[in-house]
Amino acid sequence: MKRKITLKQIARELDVSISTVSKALSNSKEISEDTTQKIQAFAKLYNYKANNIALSLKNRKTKTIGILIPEIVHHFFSTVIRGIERVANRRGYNVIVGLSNESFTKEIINMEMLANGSIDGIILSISKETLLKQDYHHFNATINQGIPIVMFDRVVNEVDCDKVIVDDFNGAVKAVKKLVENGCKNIALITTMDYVSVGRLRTQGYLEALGLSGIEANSNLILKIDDSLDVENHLDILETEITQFFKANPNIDGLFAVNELYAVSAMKVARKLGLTIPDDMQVIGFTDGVLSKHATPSLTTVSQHGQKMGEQSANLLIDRLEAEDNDNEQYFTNNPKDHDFIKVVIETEIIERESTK
Amino acid sequence: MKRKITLKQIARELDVSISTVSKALSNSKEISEDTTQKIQAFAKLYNYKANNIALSLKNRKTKTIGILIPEIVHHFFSTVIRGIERVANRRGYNVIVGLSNESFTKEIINMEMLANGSIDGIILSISKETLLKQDYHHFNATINQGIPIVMFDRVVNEVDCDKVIVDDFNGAVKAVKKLVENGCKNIALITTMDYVSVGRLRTQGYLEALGLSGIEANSNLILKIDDSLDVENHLDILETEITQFFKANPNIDGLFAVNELYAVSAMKVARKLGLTIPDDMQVIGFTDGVLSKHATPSLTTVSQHGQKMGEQSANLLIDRLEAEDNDNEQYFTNNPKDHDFIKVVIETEIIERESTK
DNA sequence: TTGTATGCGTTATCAA
DNA sequence: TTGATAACGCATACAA
Repeated sequence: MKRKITLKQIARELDVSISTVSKALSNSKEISEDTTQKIQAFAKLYNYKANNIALSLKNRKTKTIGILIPEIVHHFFSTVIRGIERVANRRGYNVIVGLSNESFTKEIINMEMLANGSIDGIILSISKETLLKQDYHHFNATINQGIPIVMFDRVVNEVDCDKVIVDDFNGAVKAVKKLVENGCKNIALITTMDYVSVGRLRTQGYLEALGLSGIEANSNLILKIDDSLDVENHLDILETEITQFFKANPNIDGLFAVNELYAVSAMKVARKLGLTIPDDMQVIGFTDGVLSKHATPSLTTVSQHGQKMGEQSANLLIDRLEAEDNDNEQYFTNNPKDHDFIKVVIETEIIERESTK
Repeated sequence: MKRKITLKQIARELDVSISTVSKALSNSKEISEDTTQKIQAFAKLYNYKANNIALSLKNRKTKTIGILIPEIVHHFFSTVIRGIERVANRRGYNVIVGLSNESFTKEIINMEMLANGSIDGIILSISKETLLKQDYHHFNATINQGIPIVMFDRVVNEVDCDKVIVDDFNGAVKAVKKLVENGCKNIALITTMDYVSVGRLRTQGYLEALGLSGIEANSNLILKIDDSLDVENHLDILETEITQFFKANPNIDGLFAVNELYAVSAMKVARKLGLTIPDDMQVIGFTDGVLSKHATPSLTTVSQHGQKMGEQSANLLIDRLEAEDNDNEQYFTNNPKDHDFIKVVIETEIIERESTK
């Protein structure tokens, strides 16, 4: 087994100094053509590559960005990762992944792990428990350490950083408006508890659209699911709740759900209750994942553009990272730029499928 | 903004030497209780944490493991990552992710990136293009550099390393046997091209089960999908092929598909052709993902246990990593242990749902 | 044109 | 009980 070769070994082997080797390999014109050739040939032969760790230590930057998300077995989040990874790699960065598993504590531990020199910046989406606790000190702490953060999807006003979100409010408005246009009179909503910002915004959009259409909101037609406790039989509970909801409100002829799982589950329940979709009830979900595409009937959704969110987040972060490189001093004192945080809003669009007319 | 504090700064502040600080923080009893107290208090106040990069350089180990997979927007792979991440974190490791996007070149580039000091070991699943080319030199190169590799799911005999696979062959046998027991006479197979080992093994299992049941295999009942070219309208092509396949073989009453997408698509096509599942045709897929659970009817599958594969892979890798720590010398000469590679086979099981009787 | 010295942040060895 | 020094691998300012 041949360990990776280092500058030192090349230097010894070729009987030159380490710095000569270093310069030759970076094509410095300080070094004569002869030695450069010799050194480069040797390096190539032994497949020399500079050690990343040493470079990181020297340059005080790792060229890797951390991702911290609540869950990876989730189409939306993996889509975002893919987007981040694409632009990160293109721009010469690596990607390191931490999972909070929706837990406040694990989010903090992971942040500290990452912030301890492993990464130059972080892209994250806040865990549910953190949202519930409303304790964001760990984010501010890392930012204060000089590690820029970009938040996506589940963001929060209390933290000053770049953000990438989807237009949850208007996405919901569009969806509900569409249901109204399609002739629905009693439009129900299945949503999450309010502490998840995206759920709250989508709920507001639902109410707004009803208002605009001159329909009075009816709180009976709103079902709030509490999925904070991640129990085994979550799915059964979900279906039971929806069943009761539908039975209590047999007049529902349109449904907007804030995610695709709720929408697909609702369709399943509706079918079991003998309803035909979209004839008896039209359904629109949020987030365009595999489920939407392959459900029966396939689901009309408000697309969330996860990959695009990832790409934007990565670009935002790397832009800021490389901006620091240039105007170092200014940037870190009390330059106004410090507070010019960008909020990118990605437009949603409705992808029509079979669950609406 | 306060940059992370270092040993040097603490030392200067407290007017002691760097090594005193270092020792005090690691509770060395060389240092007097007084100074230890003082130093630890100060460190805590400023939230001192040792810099990972410096530690990595010093210890020649990064305590992070690399994952290299073909695709992340894929339920199976994200499940595996979750498994890896769980045990990695528990055992004090971080996880860094690279995506090959099924490309040979990108796989190599990523391997080199990772192998350049960023990680202590790699867990990977081979890209399709690599499988097709049968060029595995990059894997062997990394192993020769002293970086252990664990392969999962898409593995290959030509590389000497630990492997974690699912019992593809027997899983397929079980599935097809079940169809036979359920009374199917003309059992079709939808599979991938043979160069993907898991596809080949599952195909062999299909043939084996037919043989055992005294049914003669009929090549007309086998549909091989070529998904090597990752085109936009892949789904349409898939459905078209399946439609032709079903029309050409109206006698099919049982179907085994080597992944859930094929199975679900087949069910959709079957329904369009007026067939009822499971009455007219029973279907079993491989891999237990979201689609299987939420399809209509829900799909009976052979479970692939992605998370368990991830956990096993991580344990295997970390075990080897920490074994190196101990018997360093022996391990790297020509110790027989060097060649004692482990192949973990995870048993499959059939999860019965509505697509079979 | 080449080499020496220094520093990035740590720990370990050895000297005081 | 404490501190100086070297080393991990690299890049670079400066000296020769």
